[in-house]
Amino acid sequence: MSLRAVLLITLQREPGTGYDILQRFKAGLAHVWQASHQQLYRELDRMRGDGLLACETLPQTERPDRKVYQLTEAGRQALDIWLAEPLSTSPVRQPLFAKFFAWERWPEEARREELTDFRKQLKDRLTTYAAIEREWFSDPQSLTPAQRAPWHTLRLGQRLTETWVEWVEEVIEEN
Amino acid sequence: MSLRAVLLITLQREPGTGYDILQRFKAGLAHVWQASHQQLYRELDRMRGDGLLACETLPQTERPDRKVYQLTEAGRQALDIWLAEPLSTSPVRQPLFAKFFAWERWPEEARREELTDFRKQLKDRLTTYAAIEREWFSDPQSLTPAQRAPWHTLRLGQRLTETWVEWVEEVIEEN
DNA sequence: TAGCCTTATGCAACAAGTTGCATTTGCCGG
DNA sequence: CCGGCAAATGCAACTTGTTGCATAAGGCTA
Repeated sequence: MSLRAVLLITLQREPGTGYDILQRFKAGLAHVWQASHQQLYRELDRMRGDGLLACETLPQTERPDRKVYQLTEAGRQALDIWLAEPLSTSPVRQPLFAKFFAWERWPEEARREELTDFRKQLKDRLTTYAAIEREWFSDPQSLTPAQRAPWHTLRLGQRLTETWVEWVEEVIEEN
Repeated sequence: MSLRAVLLITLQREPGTGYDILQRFKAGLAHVWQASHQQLYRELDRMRGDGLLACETLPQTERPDRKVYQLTEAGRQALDIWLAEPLSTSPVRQPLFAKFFAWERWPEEARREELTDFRKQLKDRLTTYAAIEREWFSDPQSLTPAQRAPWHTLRLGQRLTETWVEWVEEVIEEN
């Protein structure tokens, strides 16, 4: 249900096509939401069907048409409703932790490889975050509250990832 | 796909019924995996159908029968295969972060309430973790490596939650 | 003593997410 | 000049997860 809300928010900030949104998810929203293009296209179409979005088809010569979506009044209302009600807590799912509960059966070589590889993924994520911060929040002091809020989310993403890195390095060292 | 693996691991540690597993999820595995009873019963039945689990039905007087599951040889093999292959990264989904990207439309009162409520949930989680630690890992020094591994996961869960708490308190204070 | 919680299981319908495949053109590199 | 990638969309089948409901007995509490 939240994918819908995330789409309402991104399109409220700026109208765009499914493809546009995909790029935003990959770039500035990497720490907020990720979804496949199929999910986006299908959900956008449903939301149009439900009257939350209006769609303008821009024909392009020699390329598939661009379908630019933007919020309708009903879409804005749906967004306000979603914002006003508290989120339900999402269930915990940590498959990596599960492997730790089968420590004896987890082959040492696979273990080392997986953990060092995981550490690399975390480091890459930190690099991505740093790039986003440089591009969008180069001067945190001069941000308005509305700009400062997204910056907070990025900061938390960084801190959480740093915590993960510290932990995984301790575990690697100990084994 | 990981639910299966998590079930293989918990049942490998100790055979049990769907209900047993649900209790373990609520207690000692709260930071690892959560699932509804329907998911468990359905998945256990499928795994039996696939030959990964054997099931012994213990009739009880005046109560529904208990179905005790345990791994078959095929189940142990499936577990080893899963352990050996690296996990695929799971997509990021942070609906709370999304709200921060609609800061202006997020009513101040709802915002305050949601954030303080969230903070309370985090604190509760820390309490749960502390209880698990007392019960299962009261003396970390004397743990074998296989016992120490699950303890590591708990420690990370605690540190991540602490990071969340610090962050949410900063945000509350700033607004 | 009526009503809810716990034990213990399950079906059915639906919503959400994944995987595999398909289209069309232009551009860029080897 | 051939192959793959980027732009831009989509269908169909499948797996996972959620929601609502159902059963049936005993124990606890107001």
